[in-house]
Amino acid sequence: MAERISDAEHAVMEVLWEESPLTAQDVAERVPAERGWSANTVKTLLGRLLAKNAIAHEEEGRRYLYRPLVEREDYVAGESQRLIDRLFGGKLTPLVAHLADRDQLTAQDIAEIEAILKELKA
Amino acid sequence: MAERISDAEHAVMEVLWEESPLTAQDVAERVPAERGWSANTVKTLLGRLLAKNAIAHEEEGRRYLYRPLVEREDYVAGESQRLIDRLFGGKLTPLVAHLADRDQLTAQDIAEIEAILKELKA
DNA sequence: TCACACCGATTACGGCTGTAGTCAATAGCG
DNA sequence: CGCTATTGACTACAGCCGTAATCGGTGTGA
Repeated sequence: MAERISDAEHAVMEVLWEESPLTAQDVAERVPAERGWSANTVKTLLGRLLAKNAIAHEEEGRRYLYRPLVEREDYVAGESQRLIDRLFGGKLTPLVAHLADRDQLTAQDIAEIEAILKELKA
Repeated sequence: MAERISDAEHAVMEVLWEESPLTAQDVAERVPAERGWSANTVKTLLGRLLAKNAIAHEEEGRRYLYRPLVEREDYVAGESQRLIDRLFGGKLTPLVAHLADRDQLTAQDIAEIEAILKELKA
């Protein structure tokens, strides 16, 4: 069962979710430049993700092609749930209330969320 | 600036947010039993939180009384933002949409959120 | 007064993380 | 055919984390 994916590993996953399969070099090239990683660093992360069964690789000539095994959907769901459980007693409402308090919702956010909710009730 | 609070440290913070000031022993007693921590572990965590300036202590005779410096509100806001930035491009709407997709909103959740939003627009 | 209990401080230690260097095999270049 | 560039595997290493034992000071009940 997929172990926890660390922050740096997550950046690699994002690349593979965006496009796959890719070689290690491709991944290194696509990782956001802000990270400033060496190619070796990316390879290490790929290795760790393999060990965690979050990705798989297949041989392609003398290199490997990497592809995700974990779906982004699932990862995102897990992380969201973790946060909500940890900070909001498992309920989404307090999170929305919290953001509302903080004035972090624009009029458009509100409209969009209302639209989503309306859709749900339909 | 408050450094990052780890998961175990967070459990200690929750206790202090609930009630403070408390002695180390009080904290140890109130930490959720599931953690199964020894009193020493709690003291270590208190020490680390002190080093991170997340809490303060004042002498009270032989011992210290600990109180939070970081507000729960602020911590929660920071963690929420981190998640939303990392996974949802900084916007809340996709998070709500995501949870909606996963059928994780009850009718009551929807009603509550709508009420909050209505309040906001008022 | 004296062994003890209790407290905070210090030290421990294995595992995970971030970041990368080195090694061994090999596929081409010249 | 030998040298070099590439590629994955292995190794490194400091810092944080979870979890705790131990040390040193001291007020206290016997």
